[in-house]
Amino acid sequence: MNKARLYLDIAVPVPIRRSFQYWAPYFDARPGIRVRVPFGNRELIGIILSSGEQPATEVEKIKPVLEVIDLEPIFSASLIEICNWAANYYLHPIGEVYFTAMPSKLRNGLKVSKQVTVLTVKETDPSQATQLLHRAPEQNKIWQLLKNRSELSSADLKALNLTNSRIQPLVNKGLLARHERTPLPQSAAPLKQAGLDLNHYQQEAISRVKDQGTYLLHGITGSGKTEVYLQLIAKTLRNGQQALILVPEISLTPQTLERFEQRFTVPVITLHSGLTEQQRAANWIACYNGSAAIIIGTRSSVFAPLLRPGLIIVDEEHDTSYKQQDGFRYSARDIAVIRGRRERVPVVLGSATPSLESLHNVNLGKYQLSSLPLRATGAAKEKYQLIDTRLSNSSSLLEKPLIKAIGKTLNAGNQVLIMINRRGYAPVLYCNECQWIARCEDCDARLTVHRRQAVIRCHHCGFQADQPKICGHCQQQSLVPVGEGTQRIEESLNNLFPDFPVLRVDSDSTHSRYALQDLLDQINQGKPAILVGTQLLAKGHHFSHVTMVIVLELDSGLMSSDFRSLEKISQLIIQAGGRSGRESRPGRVFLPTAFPQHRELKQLIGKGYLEFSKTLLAQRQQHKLPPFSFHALIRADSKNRNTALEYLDQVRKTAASITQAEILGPVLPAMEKRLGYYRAQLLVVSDNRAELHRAMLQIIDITETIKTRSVRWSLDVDPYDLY
DNA sequence: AGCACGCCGACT
DNA sequence: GTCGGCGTGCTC
Repeated sequence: MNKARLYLDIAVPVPIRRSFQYWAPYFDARPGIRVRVPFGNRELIGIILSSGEQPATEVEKIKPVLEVIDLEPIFSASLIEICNWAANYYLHPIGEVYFTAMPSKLRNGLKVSKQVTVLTVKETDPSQATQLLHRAPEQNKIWQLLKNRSELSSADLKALNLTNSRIQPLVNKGLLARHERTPLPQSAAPLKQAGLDLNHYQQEAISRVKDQGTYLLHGITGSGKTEVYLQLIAKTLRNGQQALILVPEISLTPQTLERFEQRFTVPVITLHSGLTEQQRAANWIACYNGSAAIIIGTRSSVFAPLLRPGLIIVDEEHDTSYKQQDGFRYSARDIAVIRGRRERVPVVLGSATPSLESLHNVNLGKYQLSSLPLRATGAAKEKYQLIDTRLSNSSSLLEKPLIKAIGKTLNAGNQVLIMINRRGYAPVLYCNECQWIARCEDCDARLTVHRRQAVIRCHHCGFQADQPKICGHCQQQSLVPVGEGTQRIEESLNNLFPDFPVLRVDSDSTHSRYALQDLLDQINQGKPAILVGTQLLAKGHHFSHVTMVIVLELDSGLMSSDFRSLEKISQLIIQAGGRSGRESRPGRVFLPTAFPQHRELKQLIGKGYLEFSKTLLAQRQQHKLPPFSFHALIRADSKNRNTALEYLDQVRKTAASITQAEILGPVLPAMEKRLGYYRAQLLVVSDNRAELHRAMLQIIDITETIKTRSVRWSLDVDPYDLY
């Protein structure tokens, strides 16, 4: 036995639910250090999870570490605990968990340092400087600007709008030099701009937030939630700590960033998929070495490497984009709560329409609730009105009375917002002669007509074809687009109101990088216009010139078999309503529906979201649905019809005898075929978290004993969609 | 996930 | 005769 050997448990980025052992000569092998290791016949970068002197598997199998990449861990002890917790909770391969927690440059071995590079001004004889720069007026200008400063951080340079390429000539001439050093402690005076005056509710919400704990901030739109965040962050900064703010959408980061930079003197960075890999790595490092004080990011930033964590905020905590919908299916909101507990920092979950899960946690005493029931701007609350569509025989989603009201609103100089959760021109291409419908070959779905590009498209797999002129079945010229999507609504509105612009905001019209910002700018000019869009339009942006909102196609949400659909549709209604209204005039929200007597819907618009949510929670309790029970899903897919189903049937039979948890299914999802694969799923339910977890571990064991027969399977703990 | 190994169809 | 199709099995 070689005493000088250290045995390391390493997490490698492969879809295998365990770590692998390697040996290395003695060194300071702390968890969170990256190493390069041989794996099969290739080389991978892995993360040290633990080390010991005894091998945990046959020594002959253990290969040596090839290279130690880091001198010190790139993950703090608490972040390691959180990754380990997440791998266990979501039953996901640990290597993949660690690798979603870092930018790809780091996954590929980019070295990082806790030092920051600063620019120093060298002592120079003025005449010498003049001589060096007399033929470079641009450089001279920069020199005049910098020569009396002692040191400049990259944030200072950014503030002065100076790029590296403009600085480098001065470095080459020996006037400036680059240095490495540890970041300075954070400024004790972080405020650039004083905070706004707070109303009683805001003060109450702020004073409630203590050093630790989870706080649910229920604030109606315009109630000054962001101001509460800002003042909590100010407190965090004064303590010399960092604040992490999660937002649901990339499109929300620029405006949040702007607001924060106006308020604070400290460096603010963002982390999201819209950044280049270079920027992403740089911002991750700024977070890691503590030079960034405020970090704004989307889902995966819940794993940001905070050097001095002080506060975590999850804005719009009900938003479903916090739950990753493929691969490592984690909930960033839930991990944020766990992280706050581990890091001993407060977590603030904010929303105008909190999730039932969070409201339930308030009832259990796990979260503390604060409410901001007033519009801080003084604007009146929006009014909701159900429109009975049974009374009209209009073939269009836009009823006559609504069209009239739209005209009135526009002529009064205001804007109208129309929400419809359906992209494209028409959801169906139908043959009048033989009832044929254009379908996707790879998915169990209809093809959506996009008329401007004259194509039909599958919204599930991206398949696209030219819009056919004749029926694919009876060869007649009898194809008609049926139903209405954003584009068709846009078209009819253009015809109805030729004098007013119709601005369509959906993922098709905002594909290019600045398209969304351009549209938002145009909207905010405030000229009368009609805005047509999908959910995208209900997220975050406030449109102070909108005084009328219409939410179309509620009924498909009301009639859905998904037990969460009422929660989702009500959040959409309230969020859409919140986009409207201004000081002088409340927004009006019109809800066309064939179910104007719908009890919960009436309660929602009459008593408000919080009262309504109590009814929903009571229903969930009665039916033992989440959050009163816990779900986990096993999805399987296969190229052959039925094999996925048969496979899960076998899993269920074996599992049913050894677990206490209830196993439902296997069932076919609403869309049986997707991307060319036939799918099936098994739902595991228990009112006991530990029991559910145990059942899932047993099921994983079972899946490994059953011959795979070309079936792929995956797990989803706390699934949000049962489809 | 990769990558190798392994057993069946159309081609330099 | 081989080049290559993707089914299956393994990775410390």
